[in-house]
Amino acid sequence: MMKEERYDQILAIVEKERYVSAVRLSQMLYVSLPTIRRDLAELARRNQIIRSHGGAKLNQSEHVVAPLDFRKTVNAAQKRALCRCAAGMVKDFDIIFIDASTTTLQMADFLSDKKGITVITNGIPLATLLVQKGIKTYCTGGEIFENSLAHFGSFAEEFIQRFNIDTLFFSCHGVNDKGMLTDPSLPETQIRKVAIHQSEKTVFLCDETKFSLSTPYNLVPIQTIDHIITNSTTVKKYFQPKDDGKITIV
Amino acid sequence: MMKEERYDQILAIVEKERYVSAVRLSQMLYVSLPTIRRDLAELARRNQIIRSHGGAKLNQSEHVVAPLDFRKTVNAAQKRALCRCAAGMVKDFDIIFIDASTTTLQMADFLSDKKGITVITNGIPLATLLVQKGIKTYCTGGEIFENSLAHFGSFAEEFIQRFNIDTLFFSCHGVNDKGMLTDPSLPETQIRKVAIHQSEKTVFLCDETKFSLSTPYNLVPIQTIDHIITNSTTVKKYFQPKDDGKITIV
DNA sequence: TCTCTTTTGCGCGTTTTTGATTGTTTATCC
DNA sequence: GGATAAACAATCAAAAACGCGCAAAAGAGA
Repeated sequence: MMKEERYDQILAIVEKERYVSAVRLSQMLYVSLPTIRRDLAELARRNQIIRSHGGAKLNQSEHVVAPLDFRKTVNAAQKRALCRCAAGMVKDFDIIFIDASTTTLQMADFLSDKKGITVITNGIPLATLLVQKGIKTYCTGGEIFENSLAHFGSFAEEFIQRFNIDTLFFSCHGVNDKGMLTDPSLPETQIRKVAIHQSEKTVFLCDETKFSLSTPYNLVPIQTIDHIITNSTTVKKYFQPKDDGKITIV
Repeated sequence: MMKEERYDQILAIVEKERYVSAVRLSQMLYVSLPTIRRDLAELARRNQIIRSHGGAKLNQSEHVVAPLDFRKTVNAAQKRALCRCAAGMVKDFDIIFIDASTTTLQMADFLSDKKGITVITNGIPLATLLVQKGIKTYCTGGEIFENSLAHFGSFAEEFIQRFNIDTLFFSCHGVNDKGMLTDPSLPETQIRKVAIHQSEKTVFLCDETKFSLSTPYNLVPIQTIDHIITNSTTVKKYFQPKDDGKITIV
């Protein structure tokens, strides 16, 4: 019997039974255990099966897991507080945009009680969470980036331009010493610029780690934001609005 | 039984019962308590369960589980075979569209070895899987429907119209006795019609349960499809092409 | 047929897994 | 709060599975 032919038979068996031991394969195919082991090693190298001690199992993609699991993000607890505060600003029947970031992700947990709201986002994990909570959700579409599972680029920007957004909730990578919001990539700043432009009101969620952090691309000056939600009084070094209502420190 | 297999069984039991004791697991799986404890410790380390004194409980919030988990879909094994066959038709550097359905979902598992392909889809679970496998993926965008976690509607249709698609892989809800492909909702038929229109070649994946099943909305007659992949010879009752190469029975 | 290459099977030391045992910690009941 | 029972972590030995080197066998090409 040819090697590849045996590979196919092994795959067929694994497909059918989901799990199969090396010993059993050896008996079924009338070849020695070392041979089966070599076969399994090769098939695992090709990602066609998953090797496990004693045999092999079907390489079937598991549940769709959102890699942006917020419990693994830094400062998850603080970010959660910011999100709760932000969600409190949403009114029934609002049309809001929430951008794709670990900072805003947890807003999904605090929007269930709003009536008739529409959420637009470019973040797939967030969109999935929202939908599962029964919230009317639009996702921008476009190319998907692996790191963030988010949409960026011209199509996503065009998509946003079709909406008149009541309130934008967003974050960014850093706020530099000049009080400029910055991001590490151009597509990220672009989509946020568009979202800001389409929004009646802009709310910036900023945990303490972002202050005094500069990344290559400028978004907008912090003064131009309508409302800032932060957990650090450091914000006052960067911006002292005349209207104290513009800043919420949680 | 192998370790990984036991892990999966434990997870299945925990998912079903929400809480299980270590003793009970030990009895159910015919292994000793220390082994079960080691298993639970490992699964807890992977964040797949929450360990508690005496047993383990379901970890609900940890991962965003797409409702379309194909391990729970009917005919998952047959659909998998169809998907493997379909993936075999994809060439390097192709631009393909895969529609949102449980039938086509598993194609994600068989596209890793293709070079430079681009996949467009309206299904979020599929898109997520593809991205995680490193495949260049575009998702259509638009409103998201909770049942299927898929995009339908005019936004999604417009998005598709921007692409010249080499091959479309799709399914539908049923094939009625007149050989007409049918779907239970208008948005579903609409988006498929657009996808068909934009595609050079159309491939229809059809497991045996779909034959002789009529739902309200007509898509297209089965004769107009370029290639049909099915696991049932029943297809010949509905369509006998002159060119036998048009049908693949797996 | 001969030679070279690939594939296979075997022996053996190593690693992994498992179940039993021990003493310790935790929960429960009064 | 103290006694009892359950659950636990740690350790150890046996069994199973493993990887590696090497030689035999099988194929392919001249």
